[in-house]
Amino acid sequence: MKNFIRVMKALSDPNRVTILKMLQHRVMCVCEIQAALGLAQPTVSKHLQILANAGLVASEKEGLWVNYRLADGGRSPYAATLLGNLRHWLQQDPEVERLLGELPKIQREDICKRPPTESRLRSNSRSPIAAI
Amino acid sequence: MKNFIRVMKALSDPNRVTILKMLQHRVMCVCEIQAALGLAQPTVSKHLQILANAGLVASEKEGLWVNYRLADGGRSPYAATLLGNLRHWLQQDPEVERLLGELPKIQREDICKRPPTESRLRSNSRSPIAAI
DNA sequence: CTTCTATATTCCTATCCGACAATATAACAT
DNA sequence: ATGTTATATTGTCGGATAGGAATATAGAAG
Repeated sequence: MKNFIRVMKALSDPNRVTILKMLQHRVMCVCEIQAALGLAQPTVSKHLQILANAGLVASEKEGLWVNYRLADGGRSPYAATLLGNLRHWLQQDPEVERLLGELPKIQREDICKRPPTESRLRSNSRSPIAAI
Repeated sequence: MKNFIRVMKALSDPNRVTILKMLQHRVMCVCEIQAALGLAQPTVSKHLQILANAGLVASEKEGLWVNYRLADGGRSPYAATLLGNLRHWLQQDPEVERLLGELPKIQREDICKRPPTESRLRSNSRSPIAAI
């Protein structure tokens, strides 16, 4: 029961579900998800932790950033089934459609990697919505 | 998205999921569910309202009491699919198994209907001023 | 080493949720 | 009408949860 509730709770937040819908199309790092959702970075990290804890996403480190992808479902049959259902669910949702359309424009090279030549000492680049 | 989240939130509480597991076996009134779960009556009513709002259960009045049953799924495709999954899910859960075993012993005639000939003034905690 | 950057963790706050007591409503009985 | 019973609603309280600022950690680069 506890594992089932964990999966349901993880799926009870629109931002977390939107993350899963985006991960259906490609692997994303934290800063890309942050840019897509317009949330603070710690908030995104916490959402990803909840999704990982439910067996819905997995992650691998690649140098300085962490790639998140949909889990294969081996850890939780509930997660596996729901991830399958989510493949066709919410395809018509306006917000999801909008985000998926902008997904190609969201690339970690444009968001995270800032050239060290720029003077960004004062304005700590916590850009709310990185000009999509 | 909103409907999907409503269903997920409704399924995010162990007591509500347990109600659904019991309703897989038979129709139940509020006082029977209350006796099975050991919760206060208003708590059970609120849980049932949340389940009904998500399209997971439906109810019909039968005289003084209200019969709750699993919804047919016509109101929400998410609810329909999850109700189908819940048919085989959590069948091995200890608490669910225990409750299903005691389900035959829980009958509304033994729980709700109290003969008015019995003097239950002292034990009736519902109306404090009734005894005065 | 030091510096910088992407991510995680630690607070803290506002809001939500589950629990119950008290009360209100609905339906049946007398 | 009054009384009784099953359920719904309201009010309140403590614990959970989403959000962000500040800070800590990890890894890459100079």
